[in-house]
Amino acid sequence: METIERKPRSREQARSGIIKTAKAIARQEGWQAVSIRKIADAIEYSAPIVYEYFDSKDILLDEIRNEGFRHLYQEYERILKLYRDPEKRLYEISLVQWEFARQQPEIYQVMYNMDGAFCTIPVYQSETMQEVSRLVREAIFSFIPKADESIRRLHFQWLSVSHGTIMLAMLLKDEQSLDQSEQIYRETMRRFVRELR
Amino acid sequence: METIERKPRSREQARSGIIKTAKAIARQEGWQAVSIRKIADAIEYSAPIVYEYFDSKDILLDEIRNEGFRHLYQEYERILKLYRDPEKRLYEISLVQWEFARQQPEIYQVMYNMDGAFCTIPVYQSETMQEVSRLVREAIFSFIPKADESIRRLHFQWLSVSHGTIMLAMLLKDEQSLDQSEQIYRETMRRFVRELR
DNA sequence: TCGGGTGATTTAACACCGTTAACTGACCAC
DNA sequence: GTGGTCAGTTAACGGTGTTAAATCACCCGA
Repeated sequence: METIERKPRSREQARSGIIKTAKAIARQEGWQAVSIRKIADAIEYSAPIVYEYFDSKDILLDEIRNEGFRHLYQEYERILKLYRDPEKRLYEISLVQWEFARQQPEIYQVMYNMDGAFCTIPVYQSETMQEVSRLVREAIFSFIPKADESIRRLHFQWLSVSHGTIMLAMLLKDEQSLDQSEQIYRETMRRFVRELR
Repeated sequence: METIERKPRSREQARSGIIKTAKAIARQEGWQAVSIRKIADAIEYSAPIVYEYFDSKDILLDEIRNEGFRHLYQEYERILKLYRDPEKRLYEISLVQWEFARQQPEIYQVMYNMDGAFCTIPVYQSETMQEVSRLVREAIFSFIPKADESIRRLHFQWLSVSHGTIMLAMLLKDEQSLDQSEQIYRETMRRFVRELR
């Protein structure tokens, strides 16, 4: 009878083991090197077992992507609780995104289909991404209470600048050190939030 | 004896045919669908023939990428000849980049490894990309004659904002129409160049 | 104890991929 | 005719995502 209780748990362990392994391979060898068979080898199973937990590689990538957005959501929420000043809020949220991209680049890559990571499921269909967007829009609204359309535009601009800088920093990291890029990023985002006033 | 003259020409034709076919497939089915065999079928040759012209798929992609940067270079040069006002120059250059991304998305995608396009050759090692960067930096310098390091930073910022917005517009094009995004892009770039004063 | 069923896991296969080696066949010079 | 060169082919290798079929251990009723 204990099997009934142990099975679901070990099933959850296997599932998270697959995700963990995929991320580990991606971190070390890049997303292009991540294959179902390689994951299966690492968790000491045969390839079809992976399909017991994820219907396709695409769905596995989507899951990791959503994990990333959930993480971002929690961090953003933390910031919003911590600070009341809207300018400070938006700036700190920006810094969180930088830190996240820097510390877990493989997740950030799959979130935005960068660096060989490619998930065919459209990112904007992700519920978690929508929720993150909503949170940031609220933060902007508490700054400048304008109509929805204006907030949408500002959010689009914020994400363009933030993600654009992060993406370019990752692309050129061998030419321009990440510390240098971070300096520019902080300056850029500081200016962005300042100009919202 | 005419073979000596015809061969190189038809060779050049075959070469450009491969590039043309690769772009056509990418445009219709996405870069993920571009395979050597599919290209070979389209030009009615067998797969190994492609390797007579390109040592690897990576090098083929790199070639298309460089073609894109050369095109951008010529367009930028045209703008620089056309206008003398530095602010106008930089703004028009930005618009050219938007137009290019919009009209030849498959080339833009491979230039920045977006949307399933993946070329392992680092983009910053491309001579043509460096030249485009140099040109834009000159345009910025003619605007604000500062030290090299400052110009580098400004160029990095310009590319972050410009490419960041373009990339996000392409990513969300089913959610937010490209016309809407273009409006925001123009406004963003206009503000960027204005703030350089 | 036997047989049957069940569920987890594996092997085998399919159709594709990039890439390379070996082969074919046509032409041209001697 | 024979040898050589060159364009182009087929065949193969090891890899990919994915699925169907086979295996194998286990438990349960007869």
